[in-house]
Amino acid sequence: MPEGHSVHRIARQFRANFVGRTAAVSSPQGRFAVGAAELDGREITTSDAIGKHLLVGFDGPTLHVHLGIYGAWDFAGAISLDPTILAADGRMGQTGMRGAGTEGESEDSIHSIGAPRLTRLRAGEHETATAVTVFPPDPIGQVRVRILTDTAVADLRGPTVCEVLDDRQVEALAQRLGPDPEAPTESKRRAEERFVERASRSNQPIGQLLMDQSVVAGIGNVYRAELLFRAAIDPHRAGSQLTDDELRGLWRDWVKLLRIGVETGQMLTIDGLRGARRAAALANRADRHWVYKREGLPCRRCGTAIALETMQGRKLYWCPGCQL
DNA sequence: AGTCTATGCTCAC
DNA sequence: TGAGCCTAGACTA
Repeated sequence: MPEGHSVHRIARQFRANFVGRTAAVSSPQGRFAVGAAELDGREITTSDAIGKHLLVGFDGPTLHVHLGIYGAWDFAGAISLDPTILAADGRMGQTGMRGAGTEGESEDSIHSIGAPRLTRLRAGEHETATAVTVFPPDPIGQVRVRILTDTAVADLRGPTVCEVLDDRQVEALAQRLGPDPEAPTESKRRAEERFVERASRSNQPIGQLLMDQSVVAGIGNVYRAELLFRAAIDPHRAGSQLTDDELRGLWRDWVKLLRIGVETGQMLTIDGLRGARRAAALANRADRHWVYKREGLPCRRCGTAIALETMQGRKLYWCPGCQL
């Protein structure tokens, strides 16, 4: 479900509603019973994301979570629905506040009504908020970890990684990850230099390098395809064959798209969509991107059929007409 | 109702 | 290289 932008939003949600509070930590599913016991009863002190990795500090030990392809967090209780945490484009109004006494509110009611008393928020690309009547609500599905405070609860399902790390291990993780412009420790200028340095001395194709989390942390299959199209760069060209300007251009476009993703909660990779086109893009994935999931369809820019191939076991979408 | 697929990574072989 | 994770939306019937 998530590329880097979603994980940063989840880290924000933990900062808003969990940091500074003491948590009861359990593993309703049982698979994380030992780890949960290590964290149980501690105060949550920090919440950060590096790339797609979430790091929640428990006053000593750190919970490390990677959602993989379909992991998800559910938040419930008196949780923040601040517009800087939730999307401000009206999605929430639709599914959202129904049942919370806001029927008939306009789409942007999220700004004016504030949080309902009790809310369940499903994080991810399609964030939805619904009212809950009981706190804490029963876990839904196979909940690996439940983090419960007096007022809020977070449930984790289906992660690829869920483990407790000490400071040394957190440091090792940060070391093996490439730069992330939204990570707290990252100097913006240094991040760009690290990316350019690393990519420019690799003979691997740039389409592969952008997915390599040690080259740049947080890019996934959608952003990879869209960034390369926007830059009109053939995914097969080696990093070492790209000019300095091309690499810096890719990095700066990533910084921009990531910021948009963190603020809106969606991967909007076509700039400047307004009105009906924007609504269509929000409704249909096929209308949202330049090349992602558009194989066989005519390129929006040149009309050439969008190509699909496998690169390192992942689907690569690109335009043979535009990307040279 | 059932089938397919997925924005990702880890581990076994 | 392929299975597992074991969710959930999109799609088919």
